Amino acid sequence: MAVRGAVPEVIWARPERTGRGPKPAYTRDDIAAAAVRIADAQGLDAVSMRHVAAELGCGTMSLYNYVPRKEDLHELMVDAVSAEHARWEPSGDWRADMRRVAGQTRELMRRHPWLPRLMSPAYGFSPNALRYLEHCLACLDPLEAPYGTKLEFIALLNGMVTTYVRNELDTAERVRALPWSEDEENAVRIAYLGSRIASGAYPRMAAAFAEDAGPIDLEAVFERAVERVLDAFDPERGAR
Amino acid sequence: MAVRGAVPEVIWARPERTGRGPKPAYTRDDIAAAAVRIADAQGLDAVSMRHVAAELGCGTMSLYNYVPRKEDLHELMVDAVSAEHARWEPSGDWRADMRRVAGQTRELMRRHPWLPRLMSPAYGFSPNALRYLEHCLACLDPLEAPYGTKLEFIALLNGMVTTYVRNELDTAERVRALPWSEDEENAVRIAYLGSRIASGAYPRMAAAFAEDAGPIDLEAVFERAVERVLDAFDPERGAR
DNA sequence: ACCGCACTGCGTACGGTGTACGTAACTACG
DNA sequence: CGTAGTTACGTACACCGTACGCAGTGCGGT
Repeated sequence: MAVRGAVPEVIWARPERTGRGPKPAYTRDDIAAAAVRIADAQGLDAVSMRHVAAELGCGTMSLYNYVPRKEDLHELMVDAVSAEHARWEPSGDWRADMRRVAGQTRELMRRHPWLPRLMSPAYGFSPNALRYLEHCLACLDPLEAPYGTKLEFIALLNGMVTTYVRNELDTAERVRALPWSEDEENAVRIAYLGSRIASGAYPRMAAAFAEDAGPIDLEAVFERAVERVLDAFDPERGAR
Repeated sequence: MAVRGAVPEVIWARPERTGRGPKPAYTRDDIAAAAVRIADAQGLDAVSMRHVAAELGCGTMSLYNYVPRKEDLHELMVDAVSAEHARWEPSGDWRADMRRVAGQTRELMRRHPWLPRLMSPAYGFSPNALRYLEHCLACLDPLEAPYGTKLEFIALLNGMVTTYVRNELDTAERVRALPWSEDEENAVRIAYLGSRIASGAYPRMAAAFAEDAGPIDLEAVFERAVERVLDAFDPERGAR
């Protein structure tokens, strides 16, 4: 049966090779790697079917033999970099392990700044996503809670990390397409914000800015946020 | 000075009317409203400069007199719907007030399913965003904490709500562009997930699925998540 | 052994996108 | 009253995702 018909399918359920005809010139991993290479170097917007095909060294439409829609290419990319997630023998201290998971996810996203934008619950079924989830659950074995709660914990922590890193990197990624630099952009926005605050319409924001004018330490902010989320699920949270 | 030169600017700092030449036919609000109308009815992908111009009843390129880049149009849209945020006299119970804020934000995003995808820290300077932030800070007046902590609180809660609603709506928005229905998509993915779990490679996930096979109550999950975040910032969190 | 068919590879084409640029009309200021 | 700065907008370009058609290839069934 030809690929042409529009039928719902998960790309992972689709076999790479069906047996008939000439053998494919590329593997799914080749394609994902090519797309990731482009995204890392030139940003997510540069990941077009044409560019990926050129990077692979084949015609544009040949790509569609491997990837029915561009969306599936994105799914392949997310799964490919998810393979970079390290998995270790749980230490028995779930807080320490989850802290490490969070930090590692953040590092992963900093290596691949396009990742947060591509994160979708629909991609949670990919092989490496499943492995990652199982590993998180293993780390949470010492935590006495039903699996439902653990899953909500993982979702909340992951969501927080994703949101956080996205906010951290969004401007940097966005600015790539802009004709001016990130610093210029920020300077202009800060200046505008200052003028608004000076209007007196936002007394508490003015106080907030007056309170702490020093440069914010993103590292510390991230670690505090992680600790908050861990606290929220710690039965012994009484002991600060 | 003509708009043509690429100069960093915040759209809010740009005056709507400069005085010379023929008076503009539309206001910024007209344009934002038209874009929001299209996004609500046909999804975010339908919001193109051409469509918005047609909705307004003017030529495509005329739009660029009001909005230098499409990105700015998105900023206008986010600000426009942010005006729907209700602001009330803080009750004195910050938990109750923040709960209400979270619920309201969720409702706002359900009315405008494209909103989560457009949320960006760069849009935090718009007039309505500033009003919203000031209101949140007012609600947090009873909480004894430095403004830095309060801002981190608001960011974490907002991020959680955004992530949550996005996960809730992402598939629905995404499926609009797909040639099959959301149910078909889900059925196929669940079936694949089942086959993976049946492989035995993911014992904890298997256990998680065995533990609670009932349909998940999204409402309850959301409320629990909100409560977790509130707990994380509650000095009296010892009293469950 | 050989035919047929499913598959790969790929060029072409279509309808869409954001937006640079040039031109014409208009109005408030010097 | 000129003229400079603005609005309005048609045209054009480069790029996008992808439907379709055709040529070549090699395995499965007979």
